[in-house]
Amino acid sequence: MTDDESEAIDAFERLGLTSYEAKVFIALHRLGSGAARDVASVTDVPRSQVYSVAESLEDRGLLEVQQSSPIRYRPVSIDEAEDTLRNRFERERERAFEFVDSVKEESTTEETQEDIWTVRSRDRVDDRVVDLLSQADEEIAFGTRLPKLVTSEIERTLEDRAAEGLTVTVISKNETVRDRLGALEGVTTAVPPTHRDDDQRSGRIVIADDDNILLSVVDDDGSETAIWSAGSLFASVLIQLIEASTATPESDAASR
Amino acid sequence: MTDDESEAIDAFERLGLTSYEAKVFIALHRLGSGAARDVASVTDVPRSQVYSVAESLEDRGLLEVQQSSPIRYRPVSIDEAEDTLRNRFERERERAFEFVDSVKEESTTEETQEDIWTVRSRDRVDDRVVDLLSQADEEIAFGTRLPKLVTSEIERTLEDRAAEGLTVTVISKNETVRDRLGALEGVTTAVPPTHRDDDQRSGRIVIADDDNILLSVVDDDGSETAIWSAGSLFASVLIQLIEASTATPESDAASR
DNA sequence: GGCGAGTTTGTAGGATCGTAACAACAGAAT
DNA sequence: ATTCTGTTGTTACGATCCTACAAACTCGCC
Repeated sequence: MTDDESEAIDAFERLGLTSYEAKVFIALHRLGSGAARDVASVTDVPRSQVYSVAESLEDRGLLEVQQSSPIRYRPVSIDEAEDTLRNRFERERERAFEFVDSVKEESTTEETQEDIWTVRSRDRVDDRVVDLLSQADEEIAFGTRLPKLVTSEIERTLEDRAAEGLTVTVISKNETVRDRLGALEGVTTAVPPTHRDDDQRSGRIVIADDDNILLSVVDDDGSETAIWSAGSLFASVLIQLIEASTATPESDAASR
Repeated sequence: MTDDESEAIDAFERLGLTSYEAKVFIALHRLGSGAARDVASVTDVPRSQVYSVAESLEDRGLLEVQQSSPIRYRPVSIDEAEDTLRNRFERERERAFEFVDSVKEESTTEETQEDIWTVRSRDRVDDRVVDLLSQADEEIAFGTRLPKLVTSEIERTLEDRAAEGLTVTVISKNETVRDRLGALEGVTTAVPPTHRDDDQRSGRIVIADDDNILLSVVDDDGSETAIWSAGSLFASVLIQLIEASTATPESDAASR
């Protein structure tokens, strides 16, 4: 069995099939169609198991059964199988979240949150960043040294918010970042005071209004961890801290 | 626990979560946020299990962890959770079918198929009907007495094919069906020769060109089973059989 | 009988479920 | 300071369920 095939089987398993089901389905697409013995001969699925496995695949709408002797099986087309699985997924998703939505706590408004939350992994930090940017009412500050931390979705959100009249400032030591985001209508860029040239760590800072903040660090191995707080006193304190620490003598002098 | 909640948990399980994961996720949306003990108090998940379950939910991107004592958990928004699950699904789907596509048997052309296949369940018969209609090159005959067997997708497909210049004929004893499909541009309707007024069985007939056919029957309990054959000699024989049997004395007389 | 097709039953392994014990810690009572 | 008490977080373990896998068994046919 090739690596590709193993990966495909794993993927099918994560889609809810058993490994036998995945193997039989793949085998039938290899063969076009076939009887139980044909399927068993090209897979490590015991022939006696093919019957029940095929039956469950029929229930899922992934193959069709020819009632004859011997029983022959025929997979549905790839497009049809994909549609069937997708429809099933969407149906389950809707049913699951419909209930969650009906019971979710409404009253816990963000402004009563006084906590700092942690988010691990790039993707979810991205999501959280977009979330914070979208929640801002007046002012946004976005900072990162790493161009790869500026996803197209973040870029689009920044552009949208600027278009809505918010004050959007991008701060970066990195020229690529400044050029890319500075090109957006209504976005102003700035270079941070370089009072720590030797700073190894990198990550991002998002400040939305005066009370929402996200800070992340990228680890040596490339993983990203962020802390964030929305509408909390804690956030305000952090923001003031950052603003104070970036108010270096140089920038003070420059501002006079 | 309400029925709705059980169903939602089942749905989450079919989406790949364990029942504990589903319960904790739902509970945290109820609570807004909370510690392990809070979650345990509103579910039947043991407190000692909440920690590991929450960890796996964090890995899935469905909740965030506040590192403090006690550890507090916060679910991501419903929209974000849905997006996360959908992205995961699409990723797996792509990986799975990419491989299937790469190994699928190309040479088995439909016209060498000599078999009759069976399809169970309304939905999949619908799919197969649309499939046959789409494959036709010249001529389509569609017949059913039951209006509910005419889905909007079938209606749309008939309209499209007629627009492409195919000869599309709809045969039905039922006036609703004739009116509805006859209203489509390029679709002609007909009443079948009623030589069997006492016929209890119902279902549908699809004939595409002279060699693709689908026949279905609706059972007493409302379930539908279809046999179909594409590009086979068998199909041609069946089609001739049907055409012969519908050529009643009356219609013969009328045609003279 | 010999053979292949299809059904049925049984077993081993793994993951989840559910319970319980445990150490670490904080606050209250002594 | 010491003890007591309640909570938190970790870990271990048996019960249960499902999948994977194997082996019997029935049936029809040559």
